[in-house]
Amino acid sequence: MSSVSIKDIARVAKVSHSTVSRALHNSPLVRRETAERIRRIAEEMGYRPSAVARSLVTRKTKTIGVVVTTIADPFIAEVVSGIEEVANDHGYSVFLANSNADPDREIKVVHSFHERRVDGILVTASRVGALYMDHLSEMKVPIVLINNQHPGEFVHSVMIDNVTASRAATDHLIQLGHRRIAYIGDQFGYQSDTERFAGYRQALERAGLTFQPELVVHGDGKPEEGMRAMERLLALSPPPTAVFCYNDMTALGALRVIRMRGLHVPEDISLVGFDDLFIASYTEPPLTTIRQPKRQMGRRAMELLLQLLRGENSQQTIWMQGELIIRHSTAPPR
Amino acid sequence: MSSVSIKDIARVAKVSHSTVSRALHNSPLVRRETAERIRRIAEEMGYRPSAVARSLVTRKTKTIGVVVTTIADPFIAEVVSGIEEVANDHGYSVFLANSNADPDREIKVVHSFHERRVDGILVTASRVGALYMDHLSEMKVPIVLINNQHPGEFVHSVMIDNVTASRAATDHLIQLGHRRIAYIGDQFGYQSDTERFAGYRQALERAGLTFQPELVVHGDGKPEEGMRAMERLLALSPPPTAVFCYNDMTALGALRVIRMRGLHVPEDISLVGFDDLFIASYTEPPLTTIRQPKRQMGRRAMELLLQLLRGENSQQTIWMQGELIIRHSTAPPR
DNA sequence: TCATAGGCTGCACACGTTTTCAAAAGCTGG
DNA sequence: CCAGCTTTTGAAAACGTGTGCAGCCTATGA
Repeated sequence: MSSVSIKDIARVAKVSHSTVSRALHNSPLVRRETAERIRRIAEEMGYRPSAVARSLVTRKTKTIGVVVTTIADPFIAEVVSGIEEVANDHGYSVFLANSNADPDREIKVVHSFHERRVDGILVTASRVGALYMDHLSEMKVPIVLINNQHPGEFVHSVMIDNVTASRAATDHLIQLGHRRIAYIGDQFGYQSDTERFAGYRQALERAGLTFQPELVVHGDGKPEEGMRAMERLLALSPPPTAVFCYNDMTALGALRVIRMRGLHVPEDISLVGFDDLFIASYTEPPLTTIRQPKRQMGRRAMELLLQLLRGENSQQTIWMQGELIIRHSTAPPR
Repeated sequence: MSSVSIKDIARVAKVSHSTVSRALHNSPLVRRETAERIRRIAEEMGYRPSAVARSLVTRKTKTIGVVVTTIADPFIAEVVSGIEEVANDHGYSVFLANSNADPDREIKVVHSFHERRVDGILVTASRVGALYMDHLSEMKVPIVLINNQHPGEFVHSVMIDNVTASRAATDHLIQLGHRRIAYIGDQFGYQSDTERFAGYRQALERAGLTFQPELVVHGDGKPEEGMRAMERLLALSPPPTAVFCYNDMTALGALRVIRMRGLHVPEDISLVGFDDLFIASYTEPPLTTIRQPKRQMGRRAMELLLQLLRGENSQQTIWMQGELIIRHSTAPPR
């Protein structure tokens, strides 16, 4: 190891380690020349202060914990990228932990963050279990949730306005002239699914279209189930002329089975996604979707956390708006 | 804050804090009943040991630093996911930092890791600057590189065998009967590009095909430049009947312009990618590509690092093999 | 009953900082 | 030349944990 400490510097500079500490902090308490001399020596000796020793006395680690279901999810990765950006800009380092949506692991993660004495926590998991939540709040540290279920139970979070966005997506289809519009949801019971479904229904109602339960099927947010769901829709007679999908991944699956059936998007069926993942603009045809400001959401969440860390009490939840991105997977029905 | 310490427990248990420390470590030095009593009290008081205090005395933080260009890159995210998995299983927490390939930021990151006294470092950046490297090795901590340039200058790394894999990809095209096979590379000068190009040339040579410089163009590993590159290839007369792309992202761009020209994959042009990103199986047609065992590479890298942390000196670089995944973007030429 | 060994426990120091408090040194004005 | 003030420095405690060492207690055997 052999890392040099403040005392080592003190020894060669022939001052006390207190003076060294002050010199390195540009404290006005130490004579200018001495300070410069000390700083020079520190530089020469390749000194790097120990954050761990500092943390012990200041009781701040300048560290935050980020828990995600899996960083391999492109949506989450983008959010985390935004988080990390502003965290780093403010001198915070981020601990990353995957929970894999496994309750045991979630608890392990929270404990590890607790023991590491992180200053704050950011959570972007699709749902947080009640138990998990208890462990979280037990550690008296600011917590900010991103797109989480049951935000009300937590104090702070940044959320996408699912209802408005899905209404916009559905409206778009209605305005193109579609009347038989299906919805492929996420697993039943998930809050974001419920909200997106609500937006879909609202749009239908406002347009005077009667809601038809047969046009609503559920996937699990991944392409495979999106395929299954789409197959069920295509088995209907007549099949829908447009489909609004819970997310882009689901749309990807839907798109594939539509093509496998020899049908065309958007000529035979219009398709709308949600998220605007990178791939959405590279599908064939490029996918009309709702853009979530992913990186921005990460940034805002971290900024909110910073406010809390500064002791400022700020708004409870920040609402972000999705944006309808019209590409080429939607067109008027035949 | 009000977090309870070992001394608080000692007070209520009416023992010294040393005894508490030993009891919590299941040390045989403390009487069984006392130990149990202490552990019960600790439990009741909601005690969580402070990793920072412990680190200070043990001089180990059980922490590793992972530096990536950007976690938003799906390839990298998958690798990191593997890293985090085994790190967590072994009680290590991971600090994640994006360098954005910005030299200043790279240096900042390394300094921050140094100050945090991470036990080891994992780097998965496309290239590490020389300067950056100096800073890295300055801190006398085990470092493992993943798919990095100039691995020779570092001691330990895990690498994909680019040459063999690209040769396999190109062979596949040759065996289908293609004779006019193009290569769209990454930015010129990158080692991975050089290696993949080498594999391509080797395959050509072994098949007795003469190498034609006009069939080699460069992108930047992203779809946009892949499009430009493909346009240049389509301007050739005759254009190639098959294209091997540096990576899937590039292939994505190529695929798009091929379609925009009214041509079809694989009927008019065969296309091969590299990486096997998730999207590769959801393009139209699904993309033939070389699978890199991304998560596995992350796991192996972390395992290697763990060995080094245990003081075992192990092999210098671990070579991983890519796997040719044949989907539907390749077929015999017309 | 006493010496002794072995099982438990506490004392004290260390880790590398920050920070309070006291004291030394330097300066000013009379 | 000295009182009193300001500037600069050092000593010491604290943060929470781990651990070597000394010493206490108890049981055992003579």
